[in-house]
Amino acid sequence: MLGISISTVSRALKDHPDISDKTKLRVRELADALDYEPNTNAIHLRTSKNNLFGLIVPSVANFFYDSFIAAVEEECRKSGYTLLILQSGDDSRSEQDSVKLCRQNRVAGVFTCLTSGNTNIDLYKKLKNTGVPVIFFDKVPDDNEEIKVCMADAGSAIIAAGTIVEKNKKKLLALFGNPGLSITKKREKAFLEVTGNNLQVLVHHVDNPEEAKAVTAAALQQQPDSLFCMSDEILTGAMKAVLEAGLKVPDDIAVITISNGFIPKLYHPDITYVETSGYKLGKLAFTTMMENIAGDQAPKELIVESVLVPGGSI
Amino acid sequence: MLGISISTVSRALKDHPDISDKTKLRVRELADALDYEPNTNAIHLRTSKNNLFGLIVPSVANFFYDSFIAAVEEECRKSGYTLLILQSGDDSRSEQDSVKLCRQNRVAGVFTCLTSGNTNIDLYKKLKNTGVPVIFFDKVPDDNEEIKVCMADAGSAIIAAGTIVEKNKKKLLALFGNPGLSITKKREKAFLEVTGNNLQVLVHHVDNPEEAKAVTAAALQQQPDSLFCMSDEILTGAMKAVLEAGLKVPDDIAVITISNGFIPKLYHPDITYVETSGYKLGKLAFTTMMENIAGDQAPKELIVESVLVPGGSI
DNA sequence: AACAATTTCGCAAACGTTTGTTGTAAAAAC
DNA sequence: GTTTTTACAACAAACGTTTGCGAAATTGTT
Repeated sequence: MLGISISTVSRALKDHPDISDKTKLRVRELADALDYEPNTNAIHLRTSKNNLFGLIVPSVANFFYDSFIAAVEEECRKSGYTLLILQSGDDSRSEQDSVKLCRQNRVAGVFTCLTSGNTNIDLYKKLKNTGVPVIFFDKVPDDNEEIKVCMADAGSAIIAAGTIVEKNKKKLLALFGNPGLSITKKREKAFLEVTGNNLQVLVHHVDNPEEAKAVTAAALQQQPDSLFCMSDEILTGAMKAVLEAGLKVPDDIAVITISNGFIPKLYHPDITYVETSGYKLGKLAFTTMMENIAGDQAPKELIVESVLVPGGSI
Repeated sequence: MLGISISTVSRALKDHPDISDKTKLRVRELADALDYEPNTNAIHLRTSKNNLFGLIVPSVANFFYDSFIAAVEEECRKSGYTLLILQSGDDSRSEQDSVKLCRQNRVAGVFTCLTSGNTNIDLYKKLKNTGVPVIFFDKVPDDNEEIKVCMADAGSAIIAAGTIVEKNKKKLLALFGNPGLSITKKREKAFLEVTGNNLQVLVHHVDNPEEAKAVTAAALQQQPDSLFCMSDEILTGAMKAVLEAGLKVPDDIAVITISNGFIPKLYHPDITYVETSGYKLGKLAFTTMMENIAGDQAPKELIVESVLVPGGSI
């Protein structure tokens, strides 16, 4: 339309010094008038650089992950990246599909949280081998060749256990998540080291709120004086059982959990929790990704420290 | 590597009848061995068809939107579409950026929820004019040339009010959200029409859970026999006050709310709620999108009807 | 054995960009 | 007046696919 070549237009649009101001102006005006937007597909194809990150998460509808996602998305926007958010539905098949989608879209990097039972990270290793950095978050593999950002799994468990010991509790019902996950192992190990011989601990593993509720209901028969939950998900199930049993918190049973903070504040009294912030973790994950892209590809495990947020439940 | 041309490989991979079974097999085996994944950028560029939808939402960290997103993402996956999820942060500048991103990525369609103050939908109209369908959800424009999917705002209020009247309650504390929002107006108007002269209603407007708690605590002095909350956010605050006051639900006070369903089930007994399902709305939005793409581009406003989900709180 | 029909595949253009190289004026230097 | 520089812009190749068309190889028909 302007009687000039495509390459001149391209350069004009990106303020290349070869192009005269007069031409640049004409080009910009017409581009505006036509509502021109560059085709990112073509750009990525041509430059083989994709400012797109993939994020794989069990579900966006989750109190922890949604804040993680919000944080990452925010940072991506600031840095000119786009985020492809994929749900694995906590199903390893979908997780694989998601990884495939990431590869098909030639993402510049992947944030991923393993599905519950999954210990097979070959797909991710392949990604890494093709030069695509993978940042594992929250549910990370045991493998120590990877880059991982986590909440202070051991640390938060230690704080929680310490609090229970300090309060001189004698019989604790402790609910952990899927025993296959490293997060579970770490929390459990650290937790039990602190409780040690100080008190009797009834350990159970549960996979979802329903199971947590059922297990708790059964375990309450043994009249524990305290309850620890490894996550919000577990807490909601366990509390349901506690409330149904008509127990008073903290007099009949003390409660402490590890949480993002939203759920514990819904109850009365507020449940005391060790804070694990999805938002903070998201920020950390992003900066780690950027460092990786900038060249630092050493395997590492970064930890967001936890703090105890006292409620009235213990 | 196989001594055959690129076009033959392309055809073999998609089971084109021109290609012999023998060749297809060889191609597939090598593709597998090499972990070949087609480059979607190239495909979209070549075919000028993009199986990508954009979704613009104030925040993914939200009880309602997260389930909406989950639903849409799920359906997209089933239909071979990919979802680009963008957060507007309830800021119209970010909203515009998000629309731009959608255009740059040549999305096949956009789902959007307007930011709070926004009444300017020119950008969306432009999108529509370039053949990209736009489905508005939840916070939709007044404009009636658009395609909109919404919850039954009035309908859910009517059901809640009807339930309270039916239970023969006499003094109701009713908490609504920001009176400036159209959703609040619609719900309040419909609600009060149903309650009418049947009972005394103490109406309050609150903007956040803290305010809901404070207002409820004060209003409990007047000993209402029932409590209605317009949203989960309000419910969490109000329930806090109820629990702190040591009231028994439903004996001391009956409770009913409008909700997505997650929060009400945390309490004991379960809070009775009128369901406004982000999940259902997401499914509806998706099918509407697909219909639109299939050719039906008539403006319309679709409503997801609400249903009463009985808990034990009234 | 000659021809037609069929099967199988390669060639080349195109999608919308970017970018190294080359071309051509006009301006500057000699 | 000739050469050199400068400023601007065009050419062409490339990214990884898809696909219409044509060509070669194979098979079938008389």
